[in-house]
Amino acid sequence: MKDNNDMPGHLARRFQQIAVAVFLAEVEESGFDLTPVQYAALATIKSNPGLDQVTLAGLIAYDRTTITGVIDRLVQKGLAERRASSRDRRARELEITDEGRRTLRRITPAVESAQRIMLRGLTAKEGEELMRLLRKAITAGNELSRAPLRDVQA
Amino acid sequence: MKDNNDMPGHLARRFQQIAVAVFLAEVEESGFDLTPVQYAALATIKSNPGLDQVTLAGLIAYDRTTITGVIDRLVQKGLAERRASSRDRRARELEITDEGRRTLRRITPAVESAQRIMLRGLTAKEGEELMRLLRKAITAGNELSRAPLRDVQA
DNA sequence: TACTGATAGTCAGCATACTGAGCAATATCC
DNA sequence: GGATATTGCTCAGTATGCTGACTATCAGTA
Repeated sequence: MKDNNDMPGHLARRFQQIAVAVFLAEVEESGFDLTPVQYAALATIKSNPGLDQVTLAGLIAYDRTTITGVIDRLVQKGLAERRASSRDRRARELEITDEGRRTLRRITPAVESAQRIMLRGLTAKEGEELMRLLRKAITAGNELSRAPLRDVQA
Repeated sequence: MKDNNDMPGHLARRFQQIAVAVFLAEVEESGFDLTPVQYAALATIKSNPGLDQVTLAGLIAYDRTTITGVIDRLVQKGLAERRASSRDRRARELEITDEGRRTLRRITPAVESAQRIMLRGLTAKEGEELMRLLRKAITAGNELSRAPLRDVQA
């Protein structure tokens, strides 16, 4: 019987569990109420104004059915807007609001602090190595989840 | 603006996403219907017969409110039993059923295969190093989530 | 023994994530 | 041009995970 600590799946779940807790704690301490997923979506909308939901999903590897609810909540908080696209009437164009921009700017220190805290047991070199290995494993496994990462197609 | 790929939090979420997808695919292919969480709970019940839910939660770092539903589903599938404890009438003693034991035995190859697949982009040495670094980061961050890992107290 | 605090479990509510189905609109092919 | 396939989005249903609150019980103490 293998120990949990020899199972990459268990370690993945545990590390992610801690990462989310740290993120939420840091963000809340800085006076905001934004989940990791909402943050990633908002930052990506800001960098790619007017993108549609499927493209957004591909850029951050979410399932498209998950995106719907995430955008709902960003819109409800006044951080993003969802408009019908003029080119394709099926699609919705996403835009960040001024309030969203302000929130992103003011929340950044907390987000960066969270990334440091979740690696606090590792040396700088080990942290880099962990990220390198995760990137490598993720690249190899990209197509195995329903929501693979997708580049923007020009 | 940092790239997602430089954020350990994003990498953690993505790796975990792939890990779960691989686990479910392997298990389903072998003819079973068990989630990673249910598997971990069942395996831990088998190794610690008669343990209560809080102890189980501590051993695999779940929140105690999550455990309730997980056990519900294991019981409903006939893989585990929940009995009132004789020593403490608040507590429930958990036992694995014969059917649960059979399932665990027959599902093990799929589980092990899944662990290999989620590391398939890495060399054996890199896989070991990834697990070492994850264990180290997790140990340092253990107390930061609501559901820290807890040893059995004698 | 009565009071106080801690503990085991559950529940309601919310936010990811996924499967599978469906609708509307666009693309493609004959 | 019209049938067919594909695509963008949404929805219903299920399963983690969490917060916070509540009940029942237990443990320690005045």
